[in-house]
Amino acid sequence: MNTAKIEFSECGDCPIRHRAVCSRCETDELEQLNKIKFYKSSPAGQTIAIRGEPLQNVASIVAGTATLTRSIEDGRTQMVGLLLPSDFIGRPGRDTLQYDVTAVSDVTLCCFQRKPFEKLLEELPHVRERLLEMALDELDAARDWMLLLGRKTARERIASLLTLMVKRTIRPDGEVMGNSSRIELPITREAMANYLGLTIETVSRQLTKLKNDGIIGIEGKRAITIPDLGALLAETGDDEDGGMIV
Amino acid sequence: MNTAKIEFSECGDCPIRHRAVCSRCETDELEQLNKIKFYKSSPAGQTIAIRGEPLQNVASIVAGTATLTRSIEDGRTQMVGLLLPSDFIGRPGRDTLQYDVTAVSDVTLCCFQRKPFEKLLEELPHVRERLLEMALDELDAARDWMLLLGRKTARERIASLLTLMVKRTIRPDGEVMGNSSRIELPITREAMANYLGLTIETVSRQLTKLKNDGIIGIEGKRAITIPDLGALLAETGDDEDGGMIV
DNA sequence: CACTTTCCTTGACCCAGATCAAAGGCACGC
DNA sequence: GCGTGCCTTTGATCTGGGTCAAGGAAAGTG
Repeated sequence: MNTAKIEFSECGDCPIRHRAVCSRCETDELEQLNKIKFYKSSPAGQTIAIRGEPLQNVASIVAGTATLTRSIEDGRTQMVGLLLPSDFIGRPGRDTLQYDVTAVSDVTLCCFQRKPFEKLLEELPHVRERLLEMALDELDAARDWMLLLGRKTARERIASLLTLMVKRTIRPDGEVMGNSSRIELPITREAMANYLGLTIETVSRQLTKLKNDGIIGIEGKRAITIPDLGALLAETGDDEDGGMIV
Repeated sequence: MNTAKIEFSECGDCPIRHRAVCSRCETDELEQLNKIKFYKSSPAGQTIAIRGEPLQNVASIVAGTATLTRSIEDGRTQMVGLLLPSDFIGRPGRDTLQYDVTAVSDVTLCCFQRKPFEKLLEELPHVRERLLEMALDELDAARDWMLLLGRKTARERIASLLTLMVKRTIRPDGEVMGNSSRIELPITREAMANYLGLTIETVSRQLTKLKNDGIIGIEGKRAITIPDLGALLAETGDDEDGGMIV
């Protein structure tokens, strides 16, 4: 499981070149970023940043999955964001993060020292622009999740999460063929529970129920097959039926 | 109840001059915005924008309170944001909103036509900068709320909301004196329930319990007194005890 | 190969908060 | 003063999902 192996070093070859903060950059801006970037890896399970602690670097996720979590002393934990390749860690103008960042799978980061990056930012309008766009997208996603956490049933939450996973086709090995698909869950039941505001027992039970109802198939611990995406969508509680039914 | 009355028209006199998107603007940038701005009022209860419908204008809230809500067809509704004076409605680069915006009290808006605003934005670095900062702040707030919705008990949710209200001192008539304070709730029980992911019955019951426990006092339907802010804070479930205890 | 360890599933039971139902203010118009 | 509505409170009951507890399966380890 060495997805975090770096097989490139030039921005031109970068797998997130067209989606990350640098996506709008022309060659000259890219060159400026390139000068101060450096790669860093974190093995699965490792803490990348701790809430409240001064943050030396900001970074884009190049490969792997990380989570943003917020928790209370008594152990209750809520995941507040799922970071996938191209997502950005850190915010300009503030030296601490409000959440803990943890690598779920092996993660490769494209890092910039925070101070130089902030300084450079003033000369890179396209990065600022993209940063705003990404922040607003994350805001929309966070708000969608608020509806899920506040109002959806356990079954709807699970269905929503699976739908999200399919949409993002979270791992390159998740294939979509016609109306059915297969996804590899990049996270444990515990992470799912923390994301959905449930317990792992409830997650497990609801997955089993969905399986018994023929909505999904379960292969081993991490793989899910979805014979009929429409049927899964109907379980999410969402009304949009948004155009993803191929 | 005519808080929405406009008694000014010059940016210099504007009550949100130093907090809204325009806060960083110097006189010349301000002048450019001033040329295309116009005021608009919405009476309490009125819908300001509907999810998915093309948005003509973007706007800053000058006075009053509005809510952002997301809902499912069967009636379940989740508030995903509370808009107070200086908050911004709309996002550059997209012509629809993902949520419904509703005036809770009478609201005064400082509007800009979307297209001209977006165009002007390119020449106003300070507005872009402030917009990013505000978006990131909202993102932090949304994520805090996710922890509340996913993991907090009803009592903790109520205490958290009241704490938030005190912090924002939502109405100018909310006074903070020493360690105690009094707030006027700008929203109905139903809105509170929608914000907290609860039912109005639970909201009502928990308020009564907090009153019986001496944590708060209830004056009529909309006013709450808090004899000891520390005691209320202790009920929120948060551990930060952040420096607001004067 | 037995022996952990980690993750997941399943069962039995319980409780916080939802639901259903009724009634108590309070403000309004007539 | 007397409805008529709206918002809120309170009570009784129900239930979805939490909690507690016991295995099971897969992978690593010595």
